[in-house]
Amino acid sequence: MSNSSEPVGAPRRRRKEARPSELTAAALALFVEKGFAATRLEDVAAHAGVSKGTLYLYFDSKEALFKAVIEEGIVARFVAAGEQAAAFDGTATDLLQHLLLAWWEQIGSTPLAGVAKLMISESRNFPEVTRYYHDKVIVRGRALMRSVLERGIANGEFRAVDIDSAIDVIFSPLLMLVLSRFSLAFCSGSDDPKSFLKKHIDLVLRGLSKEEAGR
Amino acid sequence: MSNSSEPVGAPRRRRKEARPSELTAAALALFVEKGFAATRLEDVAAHAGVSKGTLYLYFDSKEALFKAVIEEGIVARFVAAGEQAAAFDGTATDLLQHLLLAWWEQIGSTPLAGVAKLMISESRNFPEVTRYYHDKVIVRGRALMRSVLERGIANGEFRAVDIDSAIDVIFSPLLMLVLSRFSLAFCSGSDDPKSFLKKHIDLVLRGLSKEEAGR
Amino acid sequence: MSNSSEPVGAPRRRRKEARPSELTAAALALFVEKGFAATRLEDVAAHAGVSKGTLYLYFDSKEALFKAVIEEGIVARFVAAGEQAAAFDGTATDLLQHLLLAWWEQIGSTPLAGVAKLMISESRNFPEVTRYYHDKVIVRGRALMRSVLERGIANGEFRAVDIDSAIDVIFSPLLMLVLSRFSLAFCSGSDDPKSFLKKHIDLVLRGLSKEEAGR
Amino acid sequence: MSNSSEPVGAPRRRRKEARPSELTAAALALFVEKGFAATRLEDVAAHAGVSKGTLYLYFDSKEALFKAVIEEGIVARFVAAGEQAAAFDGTATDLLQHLLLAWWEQIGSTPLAGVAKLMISESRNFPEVTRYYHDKVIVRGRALMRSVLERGIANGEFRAVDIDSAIDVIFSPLLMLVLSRFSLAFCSGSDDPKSFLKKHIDLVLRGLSKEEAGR
DNA sequence: GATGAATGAGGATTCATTCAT
DNA sequence: TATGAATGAATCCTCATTCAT
Repeated sequence: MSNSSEPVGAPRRRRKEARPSELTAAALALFVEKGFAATRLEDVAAHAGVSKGTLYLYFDSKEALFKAVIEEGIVARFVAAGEQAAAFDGTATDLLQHLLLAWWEQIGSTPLAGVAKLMISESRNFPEVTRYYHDKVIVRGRALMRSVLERGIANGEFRAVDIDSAIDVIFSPLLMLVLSRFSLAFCSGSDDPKSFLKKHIDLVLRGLSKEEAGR
Repeated sequence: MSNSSEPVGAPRRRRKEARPSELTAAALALFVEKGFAATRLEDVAAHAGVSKGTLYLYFDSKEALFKAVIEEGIVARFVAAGEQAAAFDGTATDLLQHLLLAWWEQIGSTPLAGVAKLMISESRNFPEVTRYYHDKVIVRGRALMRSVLERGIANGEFRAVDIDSAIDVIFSPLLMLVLSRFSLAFCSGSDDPKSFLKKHIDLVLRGLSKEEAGR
Repeated sequence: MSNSSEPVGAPRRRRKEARPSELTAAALALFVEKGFAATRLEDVAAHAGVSKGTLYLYFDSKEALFKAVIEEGIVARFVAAGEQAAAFDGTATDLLQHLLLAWWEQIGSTPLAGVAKLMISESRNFPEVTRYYHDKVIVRGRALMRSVLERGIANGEFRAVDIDSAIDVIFSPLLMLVLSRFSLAFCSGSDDPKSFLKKHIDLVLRGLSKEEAGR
Repeated sequence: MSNSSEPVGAPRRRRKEARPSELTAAALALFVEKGFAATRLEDVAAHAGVSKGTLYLYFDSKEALFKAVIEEGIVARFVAAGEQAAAFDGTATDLLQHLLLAWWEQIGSTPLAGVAKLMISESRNFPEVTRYYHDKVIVRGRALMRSVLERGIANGEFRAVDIDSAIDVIFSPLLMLVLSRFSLAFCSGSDDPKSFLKKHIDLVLRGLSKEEAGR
């Protein structure tokens, strides 16, 4: 789980720059696995190869660590996705396909997808972080998808569907995939997530497509 | 945490009949709100209007209470739903519509829907309960829906769709609704769940329908 | 140190009424001995013959325990002293003598005298408690002594001395006695506190007396 | 806490000459303010403008720092006072007055007075340091005052009072002043310590004086 | 059955101390 | 010499669980 690109016997000292993300990565894994309350900081520390006290050099409290876990990487990644979409030259169809696949590559298939499950589990315990996540991830994610759909509708690629419903339909299987990975398998896609995703994309695009409406 | 020495479905050792469902109801509310680990039994007892010690007259441990919360009402309700479906006289279309609305009335809109969120949050901590939930709820629910779809396809109401994909498409918005109620609002349906649900039923039925394929 | 008026093998349960003062007594002894920060609550509990957790049934935190230690008995005792003084029939000379001896019997020679040393040590760490102690003990104590001196001056027993200075002179050896008992022996009275106190009373009364001023 | 393996007065093992008194000064301020146990070495270091580790270049442990704080300046200053007294030419009256004022100027009004409050608070935790302080400060201080009183009695300036009692009477208000500065104000002298002190000196000298016994 | 006082193992947090740089 | 990142023992506090009443 810990991607150790460093030599095994390397000294553990003097890591001040790299430490926080090592710690949040370890914390994410355990928070997703056990939940916030059931995760012991000692285990987080052990997971990251440091001692208990070291955590407190970087985070004031368990709760601060939780916040950092959520913030870590989320914003940056969404900014990147937004820029990609804005600069995209191809069709809306291609863009939609690209975005969902990119989400899978960069988030859905990585430990970062655990953030979604973590937020589902802990949202009630951290209202402030929940608002942050809602504003930075959900609202932005929906806005990004909205712009794609609007572009597609405007240039005649897509039918004039109800956009919010379409976003729901597009996003809900992604959530199902995440939950399959970190929780229960509600859906049938847990065996082969990638093909499940491609089938989903296919379905969505066919449903949106203006051509061959009769299928 | 999940050292479960006895099988979930095994007969409880004592006082099964007397076990007040007020206790499991209170526990469900708090487990869903705060998570299993972060819920204090003292709060559960207070919520149910009894003393801390009384809980132990009915449940051997916090974990046993958790299991009881999951079992409570779930099995009975699914049995009822299965019987209803088996005895249903009308069209598959009507049955599908009926089942989803019944789910909303009897589960989705009630505190019982919290069980789903609870299972999502705690599945990793209670593998055995998760298996139980998977077998009793997910597998049965999918089987029930499968029989409806197969019946509809057989009698020519529905197109010959891929059934597992159809079940995913049908169930995922239900999950979204639950998460909207007890966690984050990922979807746009949190404002008016019932109309969201009806719109969803409408969409599904139209998508399944053999007639007016060209829409 | 623990005045055990109960049978040794007596069950430790069901003591809810008596517990708090047992706990504050144990806490006082240790706080005075080691200071607030250096005292472990586990030791306090052991001193009182209970477990660590029991402390938290009666006091919310270590700091709450500290406050309770200071409040415990202080107010009641000062009220009693004030009433005694108000109802006193004899001369101011007798009353002054009586008050100082009563202080010694009821406070100075008992563990309660430790409260003064504790306040000296911890005043800076607990400004709020310090204000309370100042208002309830120091101000009231000085007011009580002031009334005695004023009475003595009014009826011609005492010379018209500067009252605040007289109070300082009267009280400072009491403080020295306390410090001798619980801290350093700055004064020569640590060997025989009672005779030290009597010599002091004698000195004070002779200094205040209007008669035989030339001595 | 007070496991002191080496005698206090023993020669420090290293760097005695280089040991910056800024460190002991900072430590004194914080020890007096918060107490020994509640003072963090990190704060001491920050107060002195050095890093935490630097403290350990000069002091082997927190306890060693405590000892150094007590030793620092105390001995030297008392030696000086003793020499001044021995070489003093004037009357005992003048000498007594001079000594008390000198104490105020060089100790009582400076941060060094905090040492007394610190010893009061921590004496029980550091028996060995307490003995050192007792021998070096209290015993010497009383001896110095004793010699002054004896000189005054011998040459007819003072009445033949009980010397130990007189020393108590002379020193106790000094203690009150210190406690007023660093702890609670038990006495009335906290507003204007210097005039309080002068009034005290006046009182003492008048009480000792052989002349005008009738006042 | 019901209560709630008591327990003590467990975990978050602090901070004196070390040591590589 | 000086630093400050790292450590882990120590301690406050919580809470599941027990049991005398």
